[in-house]
Order: sequence, then C-alpha cells, then structure tokens
Amino acid sequence: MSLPFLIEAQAGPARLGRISTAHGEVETPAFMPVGTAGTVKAVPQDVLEELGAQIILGNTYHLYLRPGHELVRKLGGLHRFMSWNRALLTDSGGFQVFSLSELRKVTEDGVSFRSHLDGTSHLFTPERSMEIQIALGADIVMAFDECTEHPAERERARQSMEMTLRWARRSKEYFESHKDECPWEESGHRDIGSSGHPETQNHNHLAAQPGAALPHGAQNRHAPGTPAAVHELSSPELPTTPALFGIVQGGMYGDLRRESAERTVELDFPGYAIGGLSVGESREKTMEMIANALEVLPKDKPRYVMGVGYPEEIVQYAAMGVDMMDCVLPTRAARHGLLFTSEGRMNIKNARYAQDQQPPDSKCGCRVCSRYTRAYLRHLFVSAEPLAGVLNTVHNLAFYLDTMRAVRHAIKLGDLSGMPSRSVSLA
RNA sequence: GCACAGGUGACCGAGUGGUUAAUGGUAGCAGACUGUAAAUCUGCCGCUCUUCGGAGCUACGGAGGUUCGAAUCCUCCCCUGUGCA
Repeated sequence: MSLPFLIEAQAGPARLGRISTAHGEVETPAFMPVGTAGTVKAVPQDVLEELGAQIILGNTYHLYLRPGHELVRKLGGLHRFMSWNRALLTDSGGFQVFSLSELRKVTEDGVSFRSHLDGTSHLFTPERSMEIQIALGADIVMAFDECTEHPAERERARQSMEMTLRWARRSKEYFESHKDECPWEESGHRDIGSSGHPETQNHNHLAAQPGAALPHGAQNRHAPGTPAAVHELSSPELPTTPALFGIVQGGMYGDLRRESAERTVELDFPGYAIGGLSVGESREKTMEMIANALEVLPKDKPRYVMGVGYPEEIVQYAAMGVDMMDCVLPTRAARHGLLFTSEGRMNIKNARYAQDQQPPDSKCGCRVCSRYTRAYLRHLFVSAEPLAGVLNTVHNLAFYLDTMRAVRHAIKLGDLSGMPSRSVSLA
C-alpha cells in the first residue's frame, strides 16, 4: 500500500531522499529518463544501469496501442518484457489528452482517441488507464488527468482542474480494488534474469573506461565492481503492489494550484505529481506554480514535477524541494544533435566542430566523453548514422543523471549554492 | 563520319515565348525541441548593397539572331550519351 520514502538530509527546502520500490531504491532528487514505448530511445538497458538510472518511465497510451497491455501482462509485465528490473513509472495517458489534441475528444467519462498509428478509435477513462497500468505493472502509476492547455482562461483552468480531481478519485477507486492484479511474481519480481541474484543498486556508474565493453547478458547486467546490495539492511518493507500518485493541475493560477494540491492530498496518495507545466509559459511562471503546489503538498511524500526540464531548471526545482522529474528533452534533443554540457548547450552538427578533437564535455566522465571527439560525433550526426543518436543520448542522460547526483551530494553537504543553476532566462 | 537524344544554379532534375533569380529533391548553413504522433520540424541557400519594405547586378554550354519580351524560337560552333559505320 505505502511507498516507503525516507528523507535523509535537507538543505533548505531541498531534500535528499530514498524511495524503496519492489524493484530497487530510487535516490532523490531523481531524474527519470523517459522510455515511452518500452525503451529509452537509443539506449540499451545495461547502459542505463551503468549511467545510474534507477527509475525510468513508460507510457500507457503507447504501450496500450502497441504491443498491447494484455500482451505485456501475459509476458510478465513491463519490467520483464523490457528486461529492466529497476523501478518503473508509467504515465497515465493523460498527457496524450494534451499532445494529441487533433485526435481526441474529452468528455466527463474520459477521452476518446484516434490512434496515431492506424486511426482506430479508443476510449480512455480513469478506470481504463488504471487497468492498463496495472497490467503493465510499473512501481509507480499515475492518476488519469487532463493536462490543461496553455493559455487557459481561469474558468477553463478551474473546470479542467475539477475534472482532474474527479478523475483522480475514480483512478484511486479502481486502482485500490485492482492493484493486486499486477503481473509481479510472488517474490521473483526482483529478478528478471535466471540467476536468482537479487537486484542490486549500481553506484558505480562512472566506472566506465574508454574501450570497456558493454556488459551483456542477464547475469552480467551490473557494472563490474558494484558493491552488492549496499542498502539491503536499511531497506524498509518493500511494496507488494504498485503505488498510485495523484496529479496537481490548475493551469497558471497559483490559488487553483494550491486548491488542486489541497484537494488531491485529501484523496490521500503515497506521492504527488505537479502536472501541466512547461506547456509554453515562462520559467518564472513554472516556478511560481511549483512553489504554490509545494507549499501544500505533504513534506513526507515524494513530489514529482512532470515533464521538466533543462539541466539548470531541474537543479532549481530540486532546490525548491522537488523529488522527482522526468523529461524527454535529454533524449529527444540528443537525437536532434543538441548536447548538454557543463559549458552550456552544444549543437554538435555545427560546422565549427568538424575538426574539433575535444570530447563533447571535458568535465564529463561518461563513456562517450571519455572516448569520442566532437569531430567524430558531428560526422556521425551529419551522416545520419544510428550511432549518433545512441552516443548523443548516452551523453545527455549521463549529464542529467550526473547533475542530479551532484545535487544530491550538495544536499547531503547542506549547501546547494555551488550548483550551476544559472538564472533561467526568459525567451 | 552519319543518325538520334541531350547540355538549367554545388549535384540530380522540372520548366519549353512574358506573373522566372528560375518547381522539386539532395548536399550545405543555422535555429527550435521540456509527463515523446519527433533519428522530427523550421528558416536560409547566384552576387552586392539595405533604413530589412526593398534596390541593383549577373545567370539556364558558347556566339550571333528573331521578338516589345528568350532558359524557352532560328543559325553556327563546342561538348556529352546511345546506336550505326
């Protein structure tokens, strides 16, 4: 029922924490790479482990359409299906209500979609979303919400928020009576491979050396040298079912955000998300909305801002007391040639890198930066080689995950002032 | 040598008397990307200026010609491909 969340240190409003899932621990503040269709695009699972990803996302809508949630359930759930035995979180499909605006119709009951794959019609309701997510079997599932569009009039934002609250109640009701149907094995949910070894956390993500071969095979999914089960002893009793998070909406109105948070908290979830942000508003407005929600959300539960952000933004949000974030930016931008580095943003396709023999980021220790040059990465990108997307994504995720690691370290030391949270510019 | 078919901006390739600095691709240059309908999308892409509204110049193998007007029609020349000798 509960999702153990231990706060180990604080620095102002920022918290260093640990979420214990049935599929390993998640150190917070955490950045969660997005793996919409059962894959973090371009990155193999063992590399994600090496990078230190402790939790990744999957998406209800996409996995429902293909390969189908019943198939995933039949094959043992999403963890087993995608060979990922660390934590998973599935989004509810609520965001597709927003992003597939041309292909959907929203009613009180739910949302009817036209599949972007073949045009067939589908109805998503809170109950249906829960059913699908339980079949997928993520550790954390999200309430079915409506991501309010921007800009939205106050009355429209209120109505949308109210519907999200009604949907949250329905989500919870269905979830509570069906959560035991998730496809986890009795106890073997912690072991996808055949070896029988319990999942261990890999805190040795920077150990990759230039030229080191990727570990492969189920028995060899952990980087060499990983201390075994370092947190086993301190782990509280692990969850036996997924946990459902509620989602705060309220458009760009601070009072609606607070009201949404209050009323979502009344429904009592083991964690809370703040949704509907980064939809076109200014960064100041984003922070204002987050701050309003955080004021109300319980401090002893994980708080998750959905769909953010740039590196300096996630640092700032963590400093404000956010525990979890996810964003397609590092993965998508990587496939489009944009690298995030300690020097800022680098468009690797630019002609000025054609003969540049430096690594993408001289301060980064990732397997890409320790082995390849900008000139080579540019060549790969310009040549449309698949490896370009792979290497760019690996670096960007390393940068994001390292950034979060540095944030956690700073919180532990009680001082976030050294973090590179450059003031966010208005565009 | 003869007969066909051709020669268009970096490349491929439309256009076959005027609204054509010239459709499309590719290559090139730059930009965007925030719970993924995204390995996608957008802009620029002859030269020189510009108060960014535009202005001027040079261009469709070469040289002439017809015409108010030619990448488009005519003549000669050069070159390429294919076929026949």
